[in-house]
Amino acid sequence: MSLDSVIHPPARLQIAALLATVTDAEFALLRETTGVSDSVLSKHIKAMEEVGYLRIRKAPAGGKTRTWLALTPLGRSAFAAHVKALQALAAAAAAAAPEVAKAG
Amino acid sequence: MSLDSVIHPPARLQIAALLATVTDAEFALLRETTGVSDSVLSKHIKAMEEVGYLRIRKAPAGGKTRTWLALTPLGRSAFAAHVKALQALAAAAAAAAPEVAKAG
DNA sequence: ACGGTTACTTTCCAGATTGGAAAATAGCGT
DNA sequence: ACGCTATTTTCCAATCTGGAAAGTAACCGT
Repeated sequence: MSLDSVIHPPARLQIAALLATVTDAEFALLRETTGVSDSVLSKHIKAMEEVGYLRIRKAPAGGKTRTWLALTPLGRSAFAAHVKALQALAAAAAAAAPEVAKAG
Repeated sequence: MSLDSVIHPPARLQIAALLATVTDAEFALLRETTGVSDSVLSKHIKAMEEVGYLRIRKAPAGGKTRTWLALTPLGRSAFAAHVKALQALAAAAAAAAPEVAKAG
């Protein structure tokens, strides 16, 4: 098992999951989705950017400069690997206790 | 989404996943599986016991008193719910980016 | 019964995280 | 240049995780 500590924290998991579904998303959308403050979101995306998992791009939108976030290919595979590791854990549990898979 | 903070930390996730596959397990097995020190494992299981997720039982084995850990029904459902929440995240991502489901 | 040993448990402590508030900065329209 | 909006950084408190080491408990051999 290899859970990725950069992705594992709940807020990061939500960020990665959301970004995995789109090409990119606005800072505000992520902030609302994760429910964290702007300063906290800023720090999370910075942390993910520093390891090369996401790209922070500034682009004008509605007259204002908005920040767009997108997972990098590396970020996508890291998230994929993380999910795979989580599924492996869940699968083992499900194999032995079927009700776990259905959520008891 | 409702990730359970008592279960989410990597070590706890491993503990829960392992215990979900059996009726109970020995302290030593869990310590080896998780790779943490005895003091740390002791603290994790205590934390999980305090919220009612697992039961700590002492019983003689091989002449020595060993500690056996088992998930309670509550612990099993909490783990199940947690896994379900994680799968929901992964599923959303997989729906939009198929390669994520296969692990890129 | 006493001492050593095994098996945890608790205490002590350091370091890393996470989070929010507030101050600082950046880009734009006016 | 000024004000407003959108982040970003700084400051700080709280919580967490982890290991080492001391403490406790039960059992074996003598």
